[in-house]
Amino acid sequence: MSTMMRKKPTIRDVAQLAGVSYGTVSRYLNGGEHVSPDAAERIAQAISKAQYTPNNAARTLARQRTHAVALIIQVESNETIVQASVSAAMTGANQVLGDAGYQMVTLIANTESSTERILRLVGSDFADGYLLFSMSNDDQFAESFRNVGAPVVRSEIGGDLPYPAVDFTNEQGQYDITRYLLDKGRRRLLYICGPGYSPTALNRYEGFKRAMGDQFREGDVYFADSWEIDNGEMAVAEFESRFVRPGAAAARVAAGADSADAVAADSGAAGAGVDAAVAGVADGIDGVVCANDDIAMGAIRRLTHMGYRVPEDVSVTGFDDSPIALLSDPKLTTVRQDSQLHGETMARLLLDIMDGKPLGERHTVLLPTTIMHRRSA
Amino acid sequence: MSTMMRKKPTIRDVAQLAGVSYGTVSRYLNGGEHVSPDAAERIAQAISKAQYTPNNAARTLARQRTHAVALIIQVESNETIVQASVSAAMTGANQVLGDAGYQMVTLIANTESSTERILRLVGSDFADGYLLFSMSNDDQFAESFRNVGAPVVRSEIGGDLPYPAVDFTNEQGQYDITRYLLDKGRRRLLYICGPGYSPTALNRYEGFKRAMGDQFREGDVYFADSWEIDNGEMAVAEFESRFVRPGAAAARVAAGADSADAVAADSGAAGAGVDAAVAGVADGIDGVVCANDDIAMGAIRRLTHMGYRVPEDVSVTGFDDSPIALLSDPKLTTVRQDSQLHGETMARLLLDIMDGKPLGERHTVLLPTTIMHRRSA
DNA sequence: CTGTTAGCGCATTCAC
DNA sequence: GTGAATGCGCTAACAG
Repeated sequence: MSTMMRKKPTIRDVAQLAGVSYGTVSRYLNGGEHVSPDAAERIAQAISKAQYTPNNAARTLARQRTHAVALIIQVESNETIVQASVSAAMTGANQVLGDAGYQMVTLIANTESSTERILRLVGSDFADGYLLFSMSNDDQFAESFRNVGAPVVRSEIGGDLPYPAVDFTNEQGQYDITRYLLDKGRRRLLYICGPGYSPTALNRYEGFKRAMGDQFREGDVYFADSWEIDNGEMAVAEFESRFVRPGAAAARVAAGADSADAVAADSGAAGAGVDAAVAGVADGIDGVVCANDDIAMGAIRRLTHMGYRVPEDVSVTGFDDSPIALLSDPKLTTVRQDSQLHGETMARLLLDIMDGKPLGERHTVLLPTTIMHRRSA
Repeated sequence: MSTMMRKKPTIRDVAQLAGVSYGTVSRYLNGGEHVSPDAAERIAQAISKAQYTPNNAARTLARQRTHAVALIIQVESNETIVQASVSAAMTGANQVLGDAGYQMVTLIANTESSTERILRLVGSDFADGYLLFSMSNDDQFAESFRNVGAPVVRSEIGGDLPYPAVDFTNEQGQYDITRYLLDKGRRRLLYICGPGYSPTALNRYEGFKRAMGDQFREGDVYFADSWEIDNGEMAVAEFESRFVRPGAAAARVAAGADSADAVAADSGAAGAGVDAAVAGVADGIDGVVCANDDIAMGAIRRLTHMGYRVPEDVSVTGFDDSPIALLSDPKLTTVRQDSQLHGETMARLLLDIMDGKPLGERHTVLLPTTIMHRRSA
């Protein structure tokens, strides 16, 4: 049979078939300049006849460029590898990288061994540039990139590595939505802060504090140890006794800010099933600002279970505008960040650096965030 | 400065520094057999002194093996690139591939150009094996792998490509959960079928039909055109007039199956807010079987909005046991599939094939599914 | 145990 | 325009 396991054809086979030297074939392959139409034609036929495809390794070895960019995702082993935001960023990066002629390949570092393997790979000229998505503040990892020849762009500012990075205005976003709650008449807010290892969590926390100004009470902050939904539930549970009395907040807002104490109707939460557990104090918490959507989702669930109505009794806000923001009931008022743009911007920055465009060290770009007004606040 | 942009050191530089020939260094690098402790020591020092790291391209060129496996995700351009199930599968595959000494790299084909680029790459001995996650039935894509030397394993059976594949017992899973509803006394079920381009959707549909047997009514099937949440809402909306009267189903079940017509209490849905739109017929639909969790989520939402109580009036089931199954209210009774195991199994199968283990053509393995009993049904 | 040598498949000078 | 030669960095087979 002719479909026997014959070896893969090389550029020489093609040359022989076309009756030219393999140097000419190579030229044909790379732009086709300086090759006669006649020869080109014969080479084309030979290529398709031989089913020739150039070998990747040989190419990158010869030209000393991989034409590839690696997107590295670093997560703790137990976490979901690819969150929605990262997925969106990948889409964006893949697009602009592809348009620029680069192949994006993504690598996952979620265990010690995989991390080690990837680090070794990075040292071996695996790609022409690197996009680093490390969700944690594990600078050891990023640190390992210091002596890599190829440029690196990070997805998060913070830590004190000198890499260019693209991130969102986390501080400002959290500030904005907190102010929004305050302006709407909410008086006392619980802040559920993201995990301490995350620079992002810290930035958002700063935004909250700034918005609260004098009214900031450290006691009204819950420090979560992950970004996951349970933290929202746990936080609300822990602060259970400190929430406003159901109905009080709504009435307060309706009646104007200062008459809060006077009004304390216990009605309103009728069908929803307020049980005995709900005590509530008149000057209690009437708003929960969460460091991300998942946590907010958990907070809403718990509040609802406890008999509070969201947002009538207690407002809740998220952060990220992830897909689940639309899944909660009521839908989440949250801070939107365009993750696809995040990926695009990172890729563009990386391309610029690879092209040798000058930029100061510690170059960072901050992408804007906007409030998505929905039902929960 | 010594940190000037000097060229990357090669194996020869190391050899020179260690005072040995570079053949010896190569041996040291690959296992260290047949190299004296003395030389080894000097080489080790030279390597760390020169900050030497072997070049990837040169290695794969010389050994004619990449030691990499590419996981290719093919999605329509507008879809979320990495769904939760794929993310989990990636985790599994990455683990076993890594343990076997392979680097997993994932490639995304979501546009025509990226697909084309990847196909070209695949033809260039980019990896030693391929894991193909194509959510659609686009066999053209898979077809392109026919003449690839390296082995391929697909994530989905169906189509008529001769590739080994790993999938779940979709048919049986849908059968099981449908029977479960029937056995619980539900009389008339609406089936919301996944998009027609998906073999998985078809398999599940078959399971539903088999479970229904004589009771199957083609008119009680809604054909969604994507896997997304809106389809659940749309389906329920379209069948609005054909649902059971609120309260009827619960009473029916409680009173025993055959007295259904006699009982038709209109109560029960009190606080939930049954509005005028809810007519309901006594022998109406009292269960909704959905082809996936997202759709089920939409169905529940719509039903709730229409004033039905889930599961008292209408039961709803999902499929996949994705993370959002826990986010719905009530939590979703669904069919669980272990996506991480999916990835692991695919990777193991691929490794076996790469190792030359014999297996018949069209080799496929089906992973089990189990029912997750939660609140919605 | 170690040095030498011949490729791996291709890009890229050079002469012609 | 085209062919021949050299090298990319490394592995592997071979003598010694």
